[in-house]
Parts: sequence; C-alpha cells; structure tokens
Amino acid sequence: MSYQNTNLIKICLVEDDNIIREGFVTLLNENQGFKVVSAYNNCEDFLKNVQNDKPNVVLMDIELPGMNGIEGIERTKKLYPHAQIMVVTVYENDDLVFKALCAGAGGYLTKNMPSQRLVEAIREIMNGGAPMSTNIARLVVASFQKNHNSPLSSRETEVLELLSRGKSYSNIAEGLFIDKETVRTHIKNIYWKLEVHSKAEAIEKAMKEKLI
Amino acid sequence: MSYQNTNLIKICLVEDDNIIREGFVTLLNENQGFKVVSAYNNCEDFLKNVQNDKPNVVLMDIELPGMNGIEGIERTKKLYPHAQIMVVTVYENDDLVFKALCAGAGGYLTKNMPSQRLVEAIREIMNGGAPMSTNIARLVVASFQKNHNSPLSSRETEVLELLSRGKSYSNIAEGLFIDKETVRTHIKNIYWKLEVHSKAEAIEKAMKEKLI
DNA sequence: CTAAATACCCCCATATTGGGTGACATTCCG
DNA sequence: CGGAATGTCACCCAATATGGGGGTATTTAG
Repeated sequence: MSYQNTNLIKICLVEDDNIIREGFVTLLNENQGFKVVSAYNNCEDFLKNVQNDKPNVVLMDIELPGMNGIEGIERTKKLYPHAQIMVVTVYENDDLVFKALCAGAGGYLTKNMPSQRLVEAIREIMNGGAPMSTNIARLVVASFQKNHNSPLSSRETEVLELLSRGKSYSNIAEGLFIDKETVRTHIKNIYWKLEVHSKAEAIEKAMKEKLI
Repeated sequence: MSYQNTNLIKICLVEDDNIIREGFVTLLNENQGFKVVSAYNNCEDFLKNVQNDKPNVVLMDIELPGMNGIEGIERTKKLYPHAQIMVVTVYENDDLVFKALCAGAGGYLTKNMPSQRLVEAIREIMNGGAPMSTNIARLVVASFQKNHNSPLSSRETEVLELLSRGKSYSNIAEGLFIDKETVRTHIKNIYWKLEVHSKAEAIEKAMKEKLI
C-alpha cells in the first residue's frame, strides 16, 4: 500500500524565482493527491510557518536570498523533523550535494529534469525512497568507492583504518592480535609509502586518495 | 547523445540461480542495443574471462558459491576497471550495500524489481548514472545524515571533527586560531558529554551516533 | 537575566609518537 | 627456483601528546 493512496501529500515550496515557484505550484496542484500548502521565496518566512503548515514534503532551493538552503534544511529538521526535504537546484557541486545530504535532505533533483520527474520524485520520497538526479546519484555512489590502486598492503590499510578511528598503537595491536612493535613497523612503512611524517598527514592523504 | 544509440552494450552475468540467470539472458537479449556476451554461475569463471569478454556492464549477484560478489567486484575492478558493475541481489543488508559500493559497484538493484527496471538501469549506468532500488537509495542517503539532536555545541563538533582526522591538540588549536588550552577544555567537555575517557572512545561514539 | 558556550591558564604523571636499525618467516610472482 | 613484498617482532632514544585535576573571564542566545 502506498502512502498517496490514503492521504493527501502536503507540500511546501521554498524557491526565490517567481516563475519557477509559480510553475511548480501549478504543476503540483494539478496532480491528484498533492496539495501545495504554501510557497515562500525565502527560508526565514518558511521556517516561521513550517510548524503550522505541517508539510509532508518540502521542495527547497539552495541559492536563496538571506539564509541559504543548507542552513534552511538543518533548521527545518530541528523545527519539524517529520518533513521530507527535497532539494531542487541548478547546482551539481559536490560539496553542496554532500552538505545538503548531511543536513538532512532526503532527495536531490537538478532543475534540468523533465517536470514529470518532480511528481514521481515526490511520490518516491513519500514511499521511503531517496530520489536523485542521475549525476547526483553517481556522485553519491562514487563517494564510497575506494582507490583500486592503493600502494598500501591490505594489512597496512587495516592499520591505517584503525589509526583513523583514533586508536593508539596499543589499541590497534590488541585489535589485530599482533605486537605493538609490529604496528609501529606497519605505520613506519605506511608513512614511507605515503611520503608523510605524521598520523594527521597520513590520514589526510589516505582520505583524499580514498585509500581508506 | 546517449551511449546506447551508438554502440552495442555488452553485458556479462554472474548469477548462480539457473532460472534467474537464463531469464535475464532472454530478457536482455530481447532488447535492441544489448548483447549478453556470457553468463556465469560463479565469480572464478567470470574473472578468467572478463578480459576477453570486455563487458560494458556486469550484473553481479552477491551470494555465490566460492568467491562472494564483494570480492568479485574488487577483483573485476582490478582486472578490467572499464566495466560498470551492477549488483543484483535479494540482500538489502546495510553492510553488504556499503561494502559493494566501496568495492566499486556502480549500481545496486534488489531482485524484487519489475524486470523492465533492469533494462532501464543498464541504460542508466551506461549514461553516467547510479541506479539503485528505492530502499537502497534511502540507505545510502541516510548514511550521510547527521544527528540533529547532538549534545555537542557547534564548536565542540568542530573540534571533534578535527580530532577524528588524526590532528593533535596543537594542530587543532592552529586550525581554529585558538589556544591549545582552549582545545583541551573543549575536549574535556566533549568527553564529559559523551561519557567517555579517551579520543578513541569519543570518535567511536560520535561516529556511531552520527555526531560527526 | 541566566545558563550555556567559548576561551584561556596552571600543574602533573603517563602514554604516545616518530625516527633509527636490525632480524626472521611466509607468500607470491615471474 | 629466487628475489621482492609482506608480515612479524625487538630495542634504542627524545619529544610530544594526552588525560585528569584545579581555576577564571567574556560572550551569546533564549
């Protein structure tokens, strides 16, 4: 049983471009089961009303006058955690995508989508999905992928992984059932291979090159 | 311009269930632009042939006799990095999903999908997307989301974040333009709030509760 | 206004880290 | 087969980092 068959989906819009905003209002209200309860051109006004509007879904732009969308997502999640927030923006910048997801976005669409995609995405996010534009999904998945040409051996990778979790040499030795001296040897070799001279540098380089 | 208009998409299958495997072969070969170049019931045989088969897309099961799919993905990426690997499995287990993505999977479908979804997903992965089943996408997006009820202040979160990157107190102090003693105070407060007594414990707890 | 957050200071003991050098067994690849 | 890479352990040393204890003062947000 899907959600939209039993309840009206209440939608809020936060989008500063009047043309786009009004276009979305019209598009969405044409769909049975959707109701746009309110549409704002900035986050501040939206946040004042979110607890009255009680939206199921919020379509949020990122580039906004005043408070930006990322901050807006965070505050929305604090004030009304129940809402599903879908980012709708022109930006495909890596950093913004991850910040938005960390802040609590449940979906991320770029504005170059066909408008019917928006309708599908709203149903999808209400049914427990996480709708994303093609490129965004790829970005997200790519962020997990490890470097398949790591200079580190598997044991070294294991050690570095534990080091990156804040473990001391002794902790690591216990965890791997080897001697602390062996851990030290591994770490020396890791430093040599990565051309670094400290834990922080090693972790930084390893993260950047997706070795861990 | 999309890929499948100009080239035949070569597909390999790795799936131990004979019925499912043959069903996929039939389904995919019916589609213009697709060619199943070979179908295996285990990873070992597939890996022996991948460099000859030169697939554009590999549909990989996870639960397999002998080598499992995760290991299979890793080895495939080493032998023939060009291939896009799509996991097709019954498992929706968190751990397996993330391991598969880390290993190099470019898409992740569960077997309860409508069969036409598989066809779409193959076109999608060839066009730079990362097709995922609804629940998988949600899992992946949820893995980014931070706890919106952190007991830590924003400054404390910042400090803990840097600590988790292996930085020393002095490093952190420099990075935040504050005194080392201030960093120490913050860390003492963090430990008190998280009820821990060491860096490793703090980082572990913070990761688990998605505070950082 | 008051509590929380932020920032800074001191003391002390212990643990951790980084660098140097050397050794021995196993495993894997050519 | 043989050498390279890997994984394991040992001992030296000095500098730094860490955790716990005790304070104080200013700023900020509800």
